[in-house]
Amino acid sequence: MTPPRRMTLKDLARELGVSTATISNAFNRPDQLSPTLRERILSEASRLGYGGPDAKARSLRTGRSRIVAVVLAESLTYSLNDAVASEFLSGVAEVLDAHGHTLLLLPGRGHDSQPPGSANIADGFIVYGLMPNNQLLQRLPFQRPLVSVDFDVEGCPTVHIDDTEASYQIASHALKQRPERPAIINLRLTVEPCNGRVTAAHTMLPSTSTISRARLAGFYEALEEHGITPGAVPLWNIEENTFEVCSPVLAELFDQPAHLRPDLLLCMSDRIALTALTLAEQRGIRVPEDLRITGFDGIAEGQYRAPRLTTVRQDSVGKGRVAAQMILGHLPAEQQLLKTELLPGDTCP
Amino acid sequence: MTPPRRMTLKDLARELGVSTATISNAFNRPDQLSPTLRERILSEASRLGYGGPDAKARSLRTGRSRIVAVVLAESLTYSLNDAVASEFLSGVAEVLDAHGHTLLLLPGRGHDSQPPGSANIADGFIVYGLMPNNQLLQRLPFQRPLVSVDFDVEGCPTVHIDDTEASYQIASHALKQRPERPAIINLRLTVEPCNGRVTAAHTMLPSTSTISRARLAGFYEALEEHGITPGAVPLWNIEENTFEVCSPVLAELFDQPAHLRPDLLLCMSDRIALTALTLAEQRGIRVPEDLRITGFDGIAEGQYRAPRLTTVRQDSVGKGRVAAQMILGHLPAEQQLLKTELLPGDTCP
DNA sequence: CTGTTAGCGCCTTCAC
DNA sequence: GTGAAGGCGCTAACAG
Repeated sequence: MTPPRRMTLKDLARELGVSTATISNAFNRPDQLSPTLRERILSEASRLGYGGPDAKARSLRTGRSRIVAVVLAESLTYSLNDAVASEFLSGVAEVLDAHGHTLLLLPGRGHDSQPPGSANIADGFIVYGLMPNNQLLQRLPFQRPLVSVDFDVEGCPTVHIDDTEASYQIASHALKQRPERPAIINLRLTVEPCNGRVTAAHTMLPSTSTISRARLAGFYEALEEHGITPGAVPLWNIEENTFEVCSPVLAELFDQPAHLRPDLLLCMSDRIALTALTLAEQRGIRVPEDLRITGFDGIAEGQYRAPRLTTVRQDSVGKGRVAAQMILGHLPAEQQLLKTELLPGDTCP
Repeated sequence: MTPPRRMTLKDLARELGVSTATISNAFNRPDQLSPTLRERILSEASRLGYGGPDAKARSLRTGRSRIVAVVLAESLTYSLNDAVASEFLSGVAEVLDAHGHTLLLLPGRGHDSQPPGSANIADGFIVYGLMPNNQLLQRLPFQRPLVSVDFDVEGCPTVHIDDTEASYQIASHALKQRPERPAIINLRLTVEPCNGRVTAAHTMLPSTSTISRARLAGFYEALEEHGITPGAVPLWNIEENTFEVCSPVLAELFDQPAHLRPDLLLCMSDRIALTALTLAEQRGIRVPEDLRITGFDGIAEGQYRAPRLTTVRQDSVGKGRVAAQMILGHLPAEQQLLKTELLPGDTCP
């Protein structure tokens, strides 16, 4: 009863009466041996159940694994259910796949936790939406290619959009028709977790810790241009970009006395905007007549529905593609700024 | 100019004047050395920039990588944008993550292509929605744990739902109110790719190649029970579960003369049903008054909108959890059948 | 508790 | 074109 050990390259060499180097060449360097011999080796290999060189040993020997890791800001559970993150991943996957690389997913959740040991098997890292002060960042292997997305890491290539400019665009569009009571719904704006109205008791995170600050700056710029004092616009905040978390916050907002209820919602994500839209529909609030709503991201769900969401599109798939190409060295490792596009829909004509 | 080689365990051992085994123990077996020594080693390690044992070498030595691969039926690009697949993945990720494992994503697209070499680094494989006749299946490393999801592989543990039963449930619900002109929208039902009406010229795939056969069987059973001849119900088919592909097919269906237009659509996915709903809304067709629609899956997008989709929920996240637990050996490696749940919504009361 | 040693499976010079 | 040998970085026996 020999334990059914996996066949190795050496076993196969002995079996065929050739040297191990020849087998290795048959798999890795076709030009180093006769086509006939190569053919024989390959067919015998598959007949005997040898599935090719072991990835663990090969990567130890060569130093490369053909695996690229994507570190996600949140838990994998959250990220995989978020349309923006999913699109980003699909862009990454598309490029990696086309070049015979595979994708390892790492959660960025535990701020103090270190990445799992298996992480350092990757040839390179794409870090998505993690803020630079995150502990995790320090723990990633030194001296291996790293591309950051949506935020800057000193000395690292980055791909991102101009959040302030994009927010300015959408807000400018929305403000063409002057609102009575605009409101802004932020995403993770405050130091203290806050699902609801932002008050004087809250401290805002610095712009190195949240993308919302840059977006807010764009909104404020547009408000001022339209003669509205930003400080007078109520801020609301949401901690997690999911229907479940958004829903009660927006319900609270909608359930204010009618004379306080906003007639324009500038939302920092399409998810927030879509949740607002659903809740408004349920309450019989007419969109856009009684309430205008804008989003941010341009996810499919907002565009393939009626009424269509007015928003500003960022090319998440494109971001993923660019990041992957940078990691693979197909694109220069520099700052890449992707453009955004205003999508005028039905919710804020 | 010494090239800045990554520091190894051996280097660190020399640096600290202890043996390599001690360093290894400091990282892997705290009980094998004094806490003080361990503390010193760990702090010196991080000071000198040693990030812990190299995953490639470790996995070669131990034979385990703590990486689990998920093989997806479609391209990663598609799968990551599909709500059902994403939810499944998030279930898998949740469990793996909780046990210090990481997730490697493999595309199942190329039917004749082999998995990338880096695939065999995984400790186990979860194969999602790939049909058993797929070539790829043969190429996966032998003798490593494999769990299949949504289809059966001889001799492999599986997690799935009862598609026929679930379809029977939803169709029975829909048929309580007798339709004049029901229609069924399938997903990858035919041998010949078909986006449109299924005709006599088409051959249906066998039930070993598509889940649609099992679902169709459930629909037919319910139809017969309600005195409707299944053969008289028009079949339509869609090749890819995306808005872009569904949309023109449903447009064709809606644009038939009014007296031919269906008043009940039994759809094989929520994506199809939601696309139908959007298109109906755009055409001013009232749902459910003029047209009733049912889906399949129970994705969030269909439940967090108005009108709410009538559908049957399968617990995709749960599937992922169970599959991951089976791979990790926390659940017996057997056939697992998950239950489904009728979700009566507004689109087919 | 600590050190020595022998590979894990492969790739790659180098000599033939 | 082919074969022999060293070592990638680590861990698990075992010996002290």
